[in-house]
Amino acid sequence: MTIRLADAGDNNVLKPCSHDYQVSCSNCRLNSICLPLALESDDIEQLDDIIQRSKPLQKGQHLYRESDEFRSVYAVRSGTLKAYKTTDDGREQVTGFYFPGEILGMDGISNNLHASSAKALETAAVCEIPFVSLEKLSAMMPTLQRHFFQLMSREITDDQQLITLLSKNSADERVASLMLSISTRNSRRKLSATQFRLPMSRVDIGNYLGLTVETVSRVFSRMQKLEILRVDNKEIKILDIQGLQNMANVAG
Amino acid sequence: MTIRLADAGDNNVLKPCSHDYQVSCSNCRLNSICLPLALESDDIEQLDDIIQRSKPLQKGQHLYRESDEFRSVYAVRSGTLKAYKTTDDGREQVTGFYFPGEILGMDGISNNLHASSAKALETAAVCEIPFVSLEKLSAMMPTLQRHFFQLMSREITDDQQLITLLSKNSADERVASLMLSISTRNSRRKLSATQFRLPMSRVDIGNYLGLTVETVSRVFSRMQKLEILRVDNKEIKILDIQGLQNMANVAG
DNA sequence: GTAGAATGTTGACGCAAATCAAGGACTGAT
DNA sequence: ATCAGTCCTTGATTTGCGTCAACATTCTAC
Repeated sequence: MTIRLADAGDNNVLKPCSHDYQVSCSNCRLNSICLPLALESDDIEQLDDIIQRSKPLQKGQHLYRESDEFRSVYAVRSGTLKAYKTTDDGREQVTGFYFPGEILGMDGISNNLHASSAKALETAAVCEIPFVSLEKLSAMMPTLQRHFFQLMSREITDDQQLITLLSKNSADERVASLMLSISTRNSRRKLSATQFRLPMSRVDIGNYLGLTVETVSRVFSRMQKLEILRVDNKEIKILDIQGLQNMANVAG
Repeated sequence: MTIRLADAGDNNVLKPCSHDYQVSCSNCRLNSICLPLALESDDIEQLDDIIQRSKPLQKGQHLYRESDEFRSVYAVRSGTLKAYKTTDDGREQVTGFYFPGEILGMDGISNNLHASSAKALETAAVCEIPFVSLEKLSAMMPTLQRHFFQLMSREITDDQQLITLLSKNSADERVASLMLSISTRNSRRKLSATQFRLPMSRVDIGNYLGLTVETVSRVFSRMQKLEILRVDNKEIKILDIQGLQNMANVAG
């Protein structure tokens, strides 16, 4: 029996584990930005009942793969994941990075097959939300239904932002926008908006932004020279947020 | 009182009109590809009751504009619309073209504001589906709820396709892919897959594919020279579908 | 620790598509 | 029929980013 190192223990069916990884949505510190948002405590308990928690994914492990059967959507509890598609000629298009409190997997609903793969960029824990249960619960709880529609719509508007970025913006603007996006999402989670560790590699950033590694690296160097940010490998410190916004070409 | 020519009669609130523009979903020839898909005839009638039909939009007229209040999603009955966002520096990113049977407006759900504008590329008729009614009906009709989730998910996967196209493919590949997409969607509506009139301008194509008008025009010339298609202004005839697929770099 | 691999940086060069420019072909109004 | 305005095409030139190459740094395993 051989063990694939990068995927050791890789398994799409997450087995509930006797060990409790997290008690419940009610006392999850992410509940104000995650799916339970806007639910009454009774309703949260019902949602809680259908959610399956399981043992964390190791770095490099897949949560699901493109064309796997779709059964659940997932909320990130800790760590970071990337979603990506492999093109016909074998290149990788990263379609999104998912931080704690964010939901992924919704692209699988349309065909009952996952349209992309999801891989942990570092040790990560997720809450699995079986879709059929979510459907039933949604039909009974209008706020949950509404909220889930909104989450899907949000995924659409995020994708449209990325489309615009790829279509209209320079390498500098793309990287600057991503740094601002990560900064904003960090502060939503009460983390520092100016200092953080990038969970993804330069290659991943390039594959997300439609750039080569070399270009990403050059942009970071340029930003460092302009004293917009300090880059120490994956450690980022934003020195001049206004300058970063100017570089991203957004109204600041 | 002044009348803006391009937008004469432009009005977001579509008034139901005494004149019947279409009888019902039940006998709409698009019902096999539109929202009623997979509904029982009783259910179709209920859906039918909430749908508002109104007088057609003239070419250039807006169905809704970015940051308008979101109230409804829309099904295209006839004609074609484009959805687009205007970037901070005033350029236009076309996020999608919508043909008969296709649904648009779902990007407005997340914030209760339309995230993009929608404009008729030619005279077009739409069915307006008030979102609150759709929500209520969805809670009662599992198949409708499922179908609407699937439609939103489909929008996500379509956007991800476009992201990949913009990020990884050459001008030739992008234009070829769009031609194939239009061809496929035509045949879903029982129209010719090899001969059609483009409803959008070269500028729109460029703004969708992240290219300039000049580049789009040059690609068409190249395709014509290679006898992959005949181009006569907006009239397209695909001469060599295999060649077009090769050019698009897709498994044919 | 140390070796090897993986990841990141920097430079030189080439190319696909943008930009600039000019002219032709439709379209619609009068 | 004519004119103005928009849309489309083609050519010449420029440029931002990709490619290729070499090297530096950081991880990982033992």
